[in-house]
Amino acid sequence: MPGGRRGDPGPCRKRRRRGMRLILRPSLLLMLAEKENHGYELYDQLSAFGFEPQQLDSSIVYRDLREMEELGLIESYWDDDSKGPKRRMYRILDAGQTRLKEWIESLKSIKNRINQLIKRYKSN
Amino acid sequence: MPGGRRGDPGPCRKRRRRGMRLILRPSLLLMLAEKENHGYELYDQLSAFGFEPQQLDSSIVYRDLREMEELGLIESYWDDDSKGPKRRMYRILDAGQTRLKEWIESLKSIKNRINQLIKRYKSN
DNA sequence: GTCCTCTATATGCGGATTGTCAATAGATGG
DNA sequence: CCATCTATTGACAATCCGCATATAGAGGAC
Repeated sequence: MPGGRRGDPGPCRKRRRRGMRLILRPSLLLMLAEKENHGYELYDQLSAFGFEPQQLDSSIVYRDLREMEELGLIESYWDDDSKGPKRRMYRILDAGQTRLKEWIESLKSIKNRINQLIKRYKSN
Repeated sequence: MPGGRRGDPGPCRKRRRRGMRLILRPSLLLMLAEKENHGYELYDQLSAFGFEPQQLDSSIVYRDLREMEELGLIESYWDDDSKGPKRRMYRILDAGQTRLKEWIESLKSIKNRINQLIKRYKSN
């Protein structure tokens, strides 16, 4: 199976989504701000943010986590006590909290711009 | 000067902005729904949608217009009556009106997702 | 035991999209 | 005729995303 998960692989291709990371990264960071976690479960819980597994490959999640680690926003360690394969657990760092705040502010401004656009559209 | 416009060229690099296309294309299409226009002026008027010239290269605008034309959303013709260099005027087509409506709906759902995220962030 | 499935992470490829910058060219003003 | 403003286009590099694939431990079926 591709990077995706359980369920029939089927011939349904994932559509290419533009600018997903705009919401994806803040979502991941927010989840890590709430509690430390590993990639597989974070991927699972992304549905709470409107990401359906069928339209998001898990490899993107793992890659983003590694990238955020390189940026010093989060750090990781191996959890060997858990069952099954080892898990790479992530926890947020101070720099991550700061960045999360910035991203939220940025999203607010995007939201406002979208609102303006919708308003202007409605007024024909 | 690069794709940018008037004002000192200066050594100030444009900052990389992510996911701006998400709003850019609907903005352009909405402006064309209001009145036919050419790229240079559309670029100018993007400030009304929160795009500052310093953070958006005009070449992106031209490229998006060509792309929307290839998709059959808009059409173009040369305006030779105007002063200065010839202008490629764009007008929206029916398919463009339809697509604009879809894009607006899509933006609404993105807005909702952003709202959810912000709400979850606030509740610590 | 052997096979299959589920959990869990990682990496490489290739095409699509994006950002930056340079080139072109007519018009205008000194 | 030289600099500047208007207006558009193309080239190149970097990034992004979907897909395929590799690895590997644990548990159940038989």
